[in-house]
Amino acid sequence: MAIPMLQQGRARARQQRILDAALRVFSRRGYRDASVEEIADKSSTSKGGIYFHFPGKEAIFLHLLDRTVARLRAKIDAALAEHDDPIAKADAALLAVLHTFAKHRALARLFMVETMGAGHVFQRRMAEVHAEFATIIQRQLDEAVEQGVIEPLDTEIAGRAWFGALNELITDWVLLERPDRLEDTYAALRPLLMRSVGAVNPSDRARVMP
Amino acid sequence: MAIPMLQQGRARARQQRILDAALRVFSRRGYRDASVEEIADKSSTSKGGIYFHFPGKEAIFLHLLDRTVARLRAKIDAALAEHDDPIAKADAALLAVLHTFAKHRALARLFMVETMGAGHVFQRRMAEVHAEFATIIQRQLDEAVEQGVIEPLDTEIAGRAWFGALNELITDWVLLERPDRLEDTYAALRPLLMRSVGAVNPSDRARVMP
Amino acid sequence: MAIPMLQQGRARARQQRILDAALRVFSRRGYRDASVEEIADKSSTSKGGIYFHFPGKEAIFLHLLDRTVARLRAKIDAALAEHDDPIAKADAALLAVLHTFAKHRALARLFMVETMGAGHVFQRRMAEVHAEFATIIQRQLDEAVEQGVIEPLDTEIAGRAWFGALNELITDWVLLERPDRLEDTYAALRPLLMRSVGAVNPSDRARVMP
Amino acid sequence: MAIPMLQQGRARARQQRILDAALRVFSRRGYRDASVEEIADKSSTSKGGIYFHFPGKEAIFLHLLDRTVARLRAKIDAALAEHDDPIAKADAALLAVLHTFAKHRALARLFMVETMGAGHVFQRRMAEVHAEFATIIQRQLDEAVEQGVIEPLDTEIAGRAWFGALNELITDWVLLERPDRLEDTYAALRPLLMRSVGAVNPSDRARVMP
DNA sequence: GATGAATGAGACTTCATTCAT
DNA sequence: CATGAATGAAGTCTCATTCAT
Repeated sequence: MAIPMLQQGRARARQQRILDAALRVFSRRGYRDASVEEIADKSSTSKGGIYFHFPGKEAIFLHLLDRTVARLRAKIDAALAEHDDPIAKADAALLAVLHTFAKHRALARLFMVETMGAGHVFQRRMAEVHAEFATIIQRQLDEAVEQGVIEPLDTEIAGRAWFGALNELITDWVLLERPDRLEDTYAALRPLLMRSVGAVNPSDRARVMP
Repeated sequence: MAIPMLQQGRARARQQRILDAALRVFSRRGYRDASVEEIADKSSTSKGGIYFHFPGKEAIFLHLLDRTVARLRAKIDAALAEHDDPIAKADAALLAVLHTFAKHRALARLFMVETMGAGHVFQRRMAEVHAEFATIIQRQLDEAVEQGVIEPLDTEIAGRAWFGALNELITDWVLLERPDRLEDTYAALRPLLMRSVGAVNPSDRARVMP
Repeated sequence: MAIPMLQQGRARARQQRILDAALRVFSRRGYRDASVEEIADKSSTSKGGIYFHFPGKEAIFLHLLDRTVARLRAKIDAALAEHDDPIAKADAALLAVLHTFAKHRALARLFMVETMGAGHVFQRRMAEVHAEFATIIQRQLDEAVEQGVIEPLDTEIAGRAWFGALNELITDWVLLERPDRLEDTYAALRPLLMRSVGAVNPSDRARVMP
Repeated sequence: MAIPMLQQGRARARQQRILDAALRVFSRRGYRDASVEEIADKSSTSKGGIYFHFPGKEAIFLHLLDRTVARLRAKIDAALAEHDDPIAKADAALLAVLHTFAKHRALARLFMVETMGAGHVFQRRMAEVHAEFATIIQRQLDEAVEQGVIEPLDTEIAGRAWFGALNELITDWVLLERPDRLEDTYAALRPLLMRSVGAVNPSDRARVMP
C-alpha cells in the first residue's frame, strides 16, 4: 500500500515538473514554437516520459490553462468573500486577477497572449473564460444596482468593459515589458471604472462613511 | 513607356491578389496553420510567384498588418477631422476603428487575434499599435482637460482603458461569433466611457446645447 | 513442496493467459500493430509482468507459433495413425490441418497471414513449417507409389502443390471472411487432389473395395 | 510548351526512381521495417521530395502493387491471346505469372510475402487479386468443359487450387532462396494440374494429335 | 514476482524556402 | 516573371524495453 502511494506521489511530482517546465517554455516561445523536446529537457524528463503523463502537447497546454483558470477562480472567490459591498467585491475580484498575474509574468503571458496562438480551440476557450470573468463583475454590478448603490445601467457591457480595460493594462505590461508595478497602474484605473458606473471609489466611500 | 506602367500595374495587381488571399487564409487558419501553398492557390499564383513578390510568409503578414494599420489611421484621421469637440473626436476615433472591423470580420480576426499567434515580433508590434491608438485617445482627453470640458485625470490610463474596453467587445464578437451588430454594442459602451472621464455623452450634450 | 508446485502452476497459468491474449491481439492487429501494452491489458497483467515471463514481443509470437505447430503435428500424427492406406493418410493429414483452422479463425489468421508480417526470421521459419507439412504428404505419396496404388510421379512437388492448394482455400477464407464452411470447400478440392496423382478418391475406393 | 513537357518528364522520371528504390527497400526490409528515409536515399531524393510525389509510405506501396498487378494482367492477357485451346490458355496464364516473378525475385517477394505485413487493407486487396487471377483460370476451365475437352467439375475450386499450388512454389522459392529455376519446378507441377482436371498435358496432346 | 513509470531511438510527416527550367 | 519540383530541418508521437519500488 505504501508503494502505490509513493509511486503516485512520484508520478504526480513528475507531472508537476512537466507542467512547470511547460509553462516556462510556452511562455518564452509561444505555443507553436515550443517543442516537446525542450519541455522534456527543462523538466529533466524524456520525450517518452512526457507522453506517458500527457496525451500530447495540446493536452499539456490545456492542463496549464485549466490550472490557471482554477487558481484564478479560487482567488476571486476568496476575494469576493472578504467584502460585503458589491462594488468593493468587484474591485477585489479585479485585484485578485491582477495580483496573480503581477506575481508571475510568465503566467500572464501564457494566459493573455500565447493562448491566442494555440489555435481556434484555445481561442474560443479563452473567450469563454473572459466571458465568465466578465460575468462575475456583472453580477456585482447587478447587486449594486439592486441595492441602490448605483444607478441602473447595462451591467453586462460594463462587466466586459472593466475586464477589457484590465486586460489591456496587463497585456501591455507583458508585451512591452513595462517596468511599472501593475498594482500602481490599476490604482490609476480604478477611479475610471468606478465613475463609469457612477460609483464612488470604495476606499473614498469608506473614508467618507462615518 | 506604357509597358512598364502596365507591368508595374500587373505586378501590383498580383501583389494585391496575394494579400487578399493571404488575409482570408491567415484569418481562417491563423498565422501558423496558414500555408504558403494555400495562399498561392487562393491567389491563383504559384509558390514561386509568391516568393517573387514577397520575401517570405512573415513579410506577407507584416504587409497585411501595415496595410490595415494605415487604413485604420486614415479612417481615424478622417473621423477626427469631422469634429471639433475633443470628446466627440475621441468617440469618433473609436467608432472609426469599430466600423472598420464591423465591416470585415476577417480583418478583425487577423488584427485582434491571429497576430498574437505569429510570434514575439508581431506581438510586440501589435502592442505598439495599441499604444499608438491609445495615445490618440489620450490626446483628445488631454485637450478636453485643457479646455476644461472634463476634470483632470490620468489620461494615459484612460486612453488605454477605453481602447481595452473596445478591444474586448470586438474580440468577443470575433471569437464567439456573436451575431450582434458591433455598433449596437458600442452604443451601450459609450456612456460608460464618457462617465469614466466625467464627460457627458456627446450626443446628449449636442441635444442639450442649444 | 506444495508451494513451488502451486507457484509453478500459477506462473504457467499466467503464461497461458498471456499467450491467449497475445493470440487474440496478434490476430486482430497483426504482429507489428500489436502492442505489448494491449497484450498486457487483455491478459490482466502489466507490461513488466509480460517481460518477466517472456524475453520480448518476438518470443511471445514464437511461442505461439511453436505451440500451434506442435498442436498441428499432434493432430496430423493422430490422423495418420487412424488410417492404413497412404492416400487416405494424406487426405486425413490435410483434413486435420483444415479442421484445426476451421475451428479457430484467429489461429488461421495468425498462422497463414500475420506471420508474414513479422519479419524475415518468421517468414523463413514459416517456410520451413510449410516444407515440413508438405513432406508429410510427400511421404504418403511415396508410400502409395511403392505400394503400386498410384503411378510414379514427382511426389515432392505434389506434396507442396497439395499443401499450396489447401493454403489458398484457408487464406481466402480468412482474408475475405468467407462464410462457407471450410470443410465443404475441401470436399470440392479433394477429388482434384486425388486425380492429380492418379488416385481414386479414398472413400470411393473404400466403397469399391470389398 | 517545351518546359512543362520537360518538367513533367523529369517528375515522372523521379517518380519512377522512387518506385524502383521503394521496390528494393520494401522487398529487402518488409513494409514495416522499410523507412521512407532509406527509400529517399536509395532513390537519390530527399524525404520531402518523396512526399511531393506521393502522399505517404502507404501510397508508394499501393502504387507498386497496382503497377505489378497491371503488368501481370497485361502479360496474362498477351499469353491468353497466343493460344486457342482453353487448357493451353490456362497453362500459359500461369506461366506468364511465373515468368514475371522468376525474372524478378524482389517483385515476387513484394507481391507474395511482404504485402501480408502491410496491414489489413493490403491483405484484403491481395486476396482480391488472388481471386481475380483464380477466376481467369476458372474461365478457361469452364470453356474447356463447354468444349467437351474435360469432364464437368468445380472449376471455381480448381482455379483457386491451381493458383494456390503455383503460389506455394513461388513463395518457397522466394523465402527459402531456392536456387532452382522456377520454370523447372513448374514443369513438374504442370502434369499434376492437368490430371487434376482430367486434361491431357497440352504439349503431349500436341504431340499425340496428328 | 508484479507494477507502472521512464527511456530513447526512430518513424512519418509538414512546410518555408530555393532554384532549375 | 512564373512555375512547380526539390530540399532539409524540425516536429509530434509511438512503443519495445528497462528498472526502481
